[in-house]
Amino acid sequence: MASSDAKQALFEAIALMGKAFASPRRLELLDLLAQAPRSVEELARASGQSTANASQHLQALHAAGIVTRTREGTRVVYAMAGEDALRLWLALRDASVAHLGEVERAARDYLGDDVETIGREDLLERLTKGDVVLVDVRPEEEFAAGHIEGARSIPLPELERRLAELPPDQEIVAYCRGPFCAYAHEAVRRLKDTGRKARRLEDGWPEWRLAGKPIQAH
Amino acid sequence: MASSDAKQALFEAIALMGKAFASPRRLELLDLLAQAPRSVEELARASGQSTANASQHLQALHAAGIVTRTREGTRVVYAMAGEDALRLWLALRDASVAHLGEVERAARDYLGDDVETIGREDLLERLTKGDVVLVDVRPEEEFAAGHIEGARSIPLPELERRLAELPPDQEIVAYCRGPFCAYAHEAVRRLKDTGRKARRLEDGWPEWRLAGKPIQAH
DNA sequence: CAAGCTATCAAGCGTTCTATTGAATAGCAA
DNA sequence: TTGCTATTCAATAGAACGCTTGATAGCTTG
Repeated sequence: MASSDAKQALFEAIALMGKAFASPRRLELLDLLAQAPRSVEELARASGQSTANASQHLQALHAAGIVTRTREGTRVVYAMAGEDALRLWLALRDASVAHLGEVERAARDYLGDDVETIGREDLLERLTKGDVVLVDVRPEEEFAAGHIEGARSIPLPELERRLAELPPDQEIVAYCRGPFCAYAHEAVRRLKDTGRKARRLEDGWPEWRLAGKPIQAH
Repeated sequence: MASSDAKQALFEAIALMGKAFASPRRLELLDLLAQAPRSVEELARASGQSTANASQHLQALHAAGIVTRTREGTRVVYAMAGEDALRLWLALRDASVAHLGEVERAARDYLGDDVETIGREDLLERLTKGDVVLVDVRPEEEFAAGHIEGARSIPLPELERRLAELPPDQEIVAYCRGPFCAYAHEAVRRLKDTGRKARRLEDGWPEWRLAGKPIQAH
């Protein structure tokens, strides 16, 4: 029957998008792109895979319409295709956390002991009052591509060296890529070791941006 | 490095959920479950695949936490796991429509000429005013499992035979499983052939329910 | 236009996924 | 118990996928 063929085609087309989310390596690339656009080589290096392999995965993501590609001189820069794509990735991630115990177990193994958090609304309120210091502990390029308004950039590896920049008597809030990024956890632990009051934002930059909170772009 | 192993595990766990959405056959089952819970055999028949095959796919969906299973005597009834799962499925479907031209092409082939639509808000308003007749053209079991408040059930194959039930001078709105379900399109075309004023709801039952509009459940 | 990067292509190989088949199991009814 | 039905399990063959390797194409710079 012709109509059933057409219906099949419809589901096949939708499955193309599902397949895009079906490989861990691809998801890792996507997670990086949720922070900032990057070239193939940067992505390959950051995710520890070969350039050719990363290129293949990126093409798969591109074919599914999840990422865009732009030639910039000799490099090709990939980026999230838009808010829809970002929203979908976060929804998938959150759903898998909610439904699959393994995700939480893997996360706990990875993140270590949990640290105190602060929600988006609370943080925003305290930022406007000015009684909290907000630190972006992601790599500098990601900060440069966009960050929470009022944050200062101190990549995690530089934290100890630049402790003097942080007022010792004010509370510090650290944030990074998202709830499963270890940077903020680690930053808070180290800050507490120096006797400061510190918490981490409960999620990260992409969630903040999607929530429509004040940002500093580009 | 241990931390990178743990991070891999995290992405692998999330990819489990992605894989669940990576097969057309599975998506077809999911689409049916978005309307109403069903037994393995019913699902297999409705989607035109063997029972064993459907069972395998349903187990995969269950392992990903997208559907629930309940034993009912000799049968096993599967159902959507919750609003989260439904929301994720609809989000994936809509994203693939937005990003992949093929989906739209496949849809057009399947649905035929487009017919006039009415939005959720408009329909609700006119329903309360009482100047429109709402018809659910899905199979009867799906209507029985839940439907829009105030709708009457006339499955598409019975439409001609039961035309007398519909007032000839009032506008008729037909709805079915969703924007890619052909029933409502076809119903509107047939109603117009009889000289009536008819439109279709722009999407379907699951979208209505998720939007929190008035429903009649079970 | 040649050299040097970056990214993609093409082929190959091992692994995983899918659908089919036939056998096994669980609940129900006589 | 013995059938009967609905579902799952197990084994298998074929297709699709994922990663690697080496070659190719595009762009920039000297």
